[in-house]
Amino acid sequence: MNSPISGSAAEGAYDRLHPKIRRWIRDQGWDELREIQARAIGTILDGTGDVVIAAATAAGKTEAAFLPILTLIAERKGGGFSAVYVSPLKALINDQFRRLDELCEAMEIPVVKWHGDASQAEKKKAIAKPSGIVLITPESIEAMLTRRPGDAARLFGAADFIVVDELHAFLQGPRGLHVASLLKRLDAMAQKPARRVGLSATIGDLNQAMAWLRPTAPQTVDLLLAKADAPELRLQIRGYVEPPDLDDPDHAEGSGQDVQAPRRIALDAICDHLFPTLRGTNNLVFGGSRRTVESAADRLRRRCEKAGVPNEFYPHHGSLSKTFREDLEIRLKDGSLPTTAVCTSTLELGVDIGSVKSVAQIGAPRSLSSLRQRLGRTGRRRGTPSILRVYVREPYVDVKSSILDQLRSNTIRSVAVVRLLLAGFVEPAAPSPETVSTLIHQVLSVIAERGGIRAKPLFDLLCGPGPFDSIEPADFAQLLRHLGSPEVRMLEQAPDGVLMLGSEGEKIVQSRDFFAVFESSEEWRLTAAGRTLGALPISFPVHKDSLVVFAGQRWIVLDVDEGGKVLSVAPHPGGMVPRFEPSSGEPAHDRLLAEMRAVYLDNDVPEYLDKAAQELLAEGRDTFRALDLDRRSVIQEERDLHLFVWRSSQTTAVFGAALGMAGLECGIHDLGVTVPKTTSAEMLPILEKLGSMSALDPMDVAAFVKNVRAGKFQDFVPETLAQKQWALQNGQFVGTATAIAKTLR
DNA sequence: GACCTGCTGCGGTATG
Repeated sequence: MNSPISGSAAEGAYDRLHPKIRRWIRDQGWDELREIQARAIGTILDGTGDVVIAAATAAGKTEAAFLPILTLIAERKGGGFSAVYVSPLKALINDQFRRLDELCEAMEIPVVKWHGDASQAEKKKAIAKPSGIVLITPESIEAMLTRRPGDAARLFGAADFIVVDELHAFLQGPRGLHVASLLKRLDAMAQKPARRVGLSATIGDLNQAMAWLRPTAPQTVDLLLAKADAPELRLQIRGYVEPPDLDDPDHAEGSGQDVQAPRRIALDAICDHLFPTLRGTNNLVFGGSRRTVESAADRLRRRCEKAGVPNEFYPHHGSLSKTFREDLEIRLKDGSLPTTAVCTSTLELGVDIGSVKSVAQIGAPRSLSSLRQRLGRTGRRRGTPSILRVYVREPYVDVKSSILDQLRSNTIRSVAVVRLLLAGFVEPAAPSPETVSTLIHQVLSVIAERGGIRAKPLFDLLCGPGPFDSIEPADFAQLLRHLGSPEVRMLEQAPDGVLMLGSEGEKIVQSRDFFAVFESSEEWRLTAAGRTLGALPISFPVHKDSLVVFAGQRWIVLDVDEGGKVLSVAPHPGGMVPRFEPSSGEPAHDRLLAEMRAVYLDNDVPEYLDKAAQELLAEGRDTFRALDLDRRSVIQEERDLHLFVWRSSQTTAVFGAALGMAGLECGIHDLGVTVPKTTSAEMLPILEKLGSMSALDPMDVAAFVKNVRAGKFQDFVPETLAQKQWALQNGQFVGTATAIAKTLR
C-alpha cells in the first residue's frame, strides 16, 4: 500500500512512525498528516528536550504529541508508566481515553484513566503493574503523593514524557501553581527527569508558556506553532436598552420578582430575537452568570411552549447536576435533535460537543482569550463560517442619569473587543495572588509524603525557579515559624530540626478536600422526586414554599433539610431566579481600554452593529465629546468626582488603593474611579502630591489594599508576607499609578 | 461586577 500521506515533509514524518501506528492511520482513512503533526513527529523523535505545541482547537494536537511519543515508548514494558498525561478536566480525560485506547490496544500499550470517577479496579491493576500511559488530573497526582507515597515513585519515577493538556488553563491561578509544583516534585523522584510536552490553543504570550513548562531553562523549549487558518467570521452586535428604574435585569418573566406592573426588560427582547434565530439548529448562548443563564433558558423554554413546539433550549452551568449536563452534551454532540445550550463558561473548553452553527453572547465580552475559545466552538467544519452574535444591554438614561451610563461603555467595549479579535490579540497570563496559600498546601503535602523533612531541603525542593520563585529563604523561614506557632499548629518541629505535621496540619491533610488547591463553598443539594437537580448557594434565602427557577424549570420548595443541606422541590408555575455567590469581575487588559478610547475618538460606524447598537455608539461618542474626555480626565458630577484612567482593571485597582492611602474611598469601574463627596478643588492637590512622589513604596500601598491575602489557605498567610507578595506582583502598577496621577486634569 | 475545575480509603452489601 502506498503511503496515504501527501507532501514530502509529512511523508518523511509518517515513515518514521511505528509500523502499527502507520497501519492505524491508514485504517482511520486519514489522507494526510496535519502540518503540526508532521512537525511534532520530527521534533519529538529527533530532540531530547521539552516541547510546546500551540494550535487551534480541533487541529489534532493530541495526536501530534502521542504519535511520536507512542513510537518512542512502544518497546518499553512495565517498570512504571512511560507517559503521564495531565488534564484539568475529568471529561477531557474520558474523551482522550476514547481516542487513544483503540490505537494503544493495537500496540499493546495499556492506557488507564485516573481520576475520582474512574474505576477503582483499573487503578488497582495499574498500581500492581504500572505500564504504558496514565491519563490523570492534578488532584489525583496530589492524592497519590500524599496517600501512597511508597507507590508514587514506582509509578511515576520512570516516565519518559509528561504531557500537559490545555496548558493555557495552567498559566495562571492557583491550580497552575499547583501543577507546576507537582512537576518539580515528580522530577525530584525520577531517575531521569521526564520530557515535558505542553498542548494549548490560545496563548497570549508564548514566552510565559515556555517558562511555565521548564522554569530552569525556558529557552531550551521547542515551540511548534500551527499556522492559523481561521474560518470566515460573521458577526453582529445588537443593542438593547433596559426600562427605567430597573432593579434586576435577570428577573424571571411574569414572576413576583417583577413587583411593579409587568414590563419588558432587555432580556425579554433578546430572547425574542434568539428564539426564532437559533431554533432548528445547534448553538451555544453564553450568559455570563448562572443567574442570567437560568433566566434566559426559562424565557426560551416558555417561547417554545407558547409556540406549541418541543423545547430545544437547555441551561448548562457548574451548579447543575452531572446527569443534566451530560445529557445535554450528548444531545449536542449527537446532533439528531436541534439543541441550544444556554451556558456559563462550562462549555468554553474541553468536552467534545461537535461543531455548533453559531455562538451568542449576552453582555459585552471583556476577555479576548475567553471569546476566542468560545468562537472555536463554531465553524469547525471546512467551508462553514464562524457566527457570533453579541447582545449588549445598556441602562435607561435621561437627563438625570450618571455620565457613566451615558457613555454607553458596554457598547463601546463590544466594538473594541471585536477590533482586537480581528487584530489577533490575546491577553497574557496575569500574576496569581494565591502564591503563598498554594505554597502552604505544598509544604503540608511534602511533609505528608515524606513523613518529615528539614527546612533547607524543603525550600530547595519547592522554591527556586518555578511557581514559588518569588519566595526568598527569609520569607520561607517566616512562613514556617508562623505555621508552627502555637496559634496555628499546622507544623511541629522535632528537636533534631525535622518538620512534621502539627495537629491542625494533620486534620487538613487527612480531609477529603485537601487535594484541590482551590476553595469550594457550601451548598444546598436540590432534589425533585428523589432525583438530584444540582446545587444552590447556601446564602440563597430558602424556606418551605419558596419559589425557584433552576435547571430551566420552575419549582416550589416542599421541604428544607437543614442538617443534610437538602432542598426537596416540586414543579410549580412561579419562581424566582436564585442569586449565586457574587465575586469580582473578569479583568480588562490595558490594550482593551486603549482600544475603547480609540473607539470613542473614531467616527466610523461598523456595519456589524444593528440600528439600536449604532444609536448607542453615537450616544456614547456624543457624551465623550460633550465632556471633552479627549483632553480632560477629571469630571465633577454633582457631589461625585470621576477620574478617567483608561487602564487595565489591575492598574485601576492599584490607583484606587493609592488614593486610599490619601484617605479617599473610591469606587472602581472599567473607565477609572469615582470618588464620592469630593470636589476637583480638593482632589487636585492630592493628585499633585501623588504624582510628585517619585518613589512611592509598593509596601506602603499594600497596607491600603483590601484582601491582600488570597487562596484556600489565606487565613494562614502571615499579613506581612502577603503584603510583600502583593508589592512584588503590583510594584510596576504602583509606578504607573503615580504616572497617571501626573497626567490627570 | 463571574465563571470554572477536583477528591482517598475504608467497610459495608450485592452480584457473578
